[in-house]
Amino acid sequence: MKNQERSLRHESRLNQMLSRVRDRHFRLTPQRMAILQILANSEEHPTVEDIYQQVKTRFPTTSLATVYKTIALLKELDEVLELGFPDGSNRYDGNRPYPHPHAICTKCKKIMDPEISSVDELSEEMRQKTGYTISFHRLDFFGLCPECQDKP
Amino acid sequence: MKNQERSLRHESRLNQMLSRVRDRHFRLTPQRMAILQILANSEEHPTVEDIYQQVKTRFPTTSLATVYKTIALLKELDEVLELGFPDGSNRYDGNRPYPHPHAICTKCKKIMDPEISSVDELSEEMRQKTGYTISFHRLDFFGLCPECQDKP
DNA sequence: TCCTTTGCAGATAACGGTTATCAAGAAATA
DNA sequence: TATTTCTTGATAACCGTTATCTGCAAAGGA
Ligand SMILES: [Mn+2]
Ligand SMILES: [Mn+2]
Ligand SMILES: [Zn+2]
Ligand SMILES: [Zn+2]
Repeated sequence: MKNQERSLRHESRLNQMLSRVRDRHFRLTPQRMAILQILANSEEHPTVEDIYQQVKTRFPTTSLATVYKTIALLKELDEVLELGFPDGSNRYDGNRPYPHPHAICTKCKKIMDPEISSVDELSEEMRQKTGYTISFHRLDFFGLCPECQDKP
Repeated sequence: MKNQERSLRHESRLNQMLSRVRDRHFRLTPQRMAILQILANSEEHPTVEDIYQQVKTRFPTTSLATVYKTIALLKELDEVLELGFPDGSNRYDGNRPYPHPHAICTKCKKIMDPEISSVDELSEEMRQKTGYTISFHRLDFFGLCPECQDKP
């Protein structure tokens, strides 16, 4: 079943995050634990504000700064993928913390992970033709999601 | 000769920009002409500040706002490609005003246009697998350019 | 040519998500 | 328990972009 796979992946991701945090001897505060859980469990590429609102339901005194700092920590550990946008906003993927393509709805801002052919061949072609040493990439497809195509 | 090709393309691009501006009955002021020339002639994906500094050598009283407004005009006419970055900065390509891959040096910030296999097949695969109607994309490869690889 | 209308240039204030800063509190260490 | 280090929460600062406003200049009509 699809949902079960997902649950397993989420649990696995949380454990991975937790061990990385512990290995580096960072403290595992309740706020941090909550943020890690949210990132490990979400498939929606949440914004900082999304995460903030969710954390506050469990720990109402949590500061926005704590969310930013925990995300910075996870970035340092390579345990979250940050998708920065030109308007200054960010979206986060805690499930697949490595570069991968995204489909972005220009209307409702939903972001999904498509299962698509790898772009590693393009990366290799790039290296050969430009002489650059490619360390990472970013591939976004913009358009309308099925839901937004229906309601005009 | 490579440089000659480039000159021809630049001239062609400038003419294309000019006719679009005229067709829509926008006024062709000296400042606008200067900015169009800079964008048509540059291969370096200049920043707004780059353009501003160049324009000021010919028209010292030019305001930064005029540069922004002219770029906004060209975007409306689909005559310039804007590459927005998460830090809020932008780079512009007046030569190829349509989505195409870029190689970005993470050290010196140089951006180049690689001649690479098209990503249209990926776009099509995307459409089929996600149900999104893809209208444009963005593909960036990050790494070190040949020059920056040498000097550590 | 004069007058009216419209568009553009230049200057500057406002914007907003992120980052930096700092005091207070909590956890590790001895 | 005392001391050190880390973390939280609150808030100021950041900075390229965007919005706003005023004065000027180019079109267009009579
Ligand atoms: Mn993703
Ligand atoms: Mn380009
Ligand atoms: Zn949508
Ligand atoms: Zn370089």
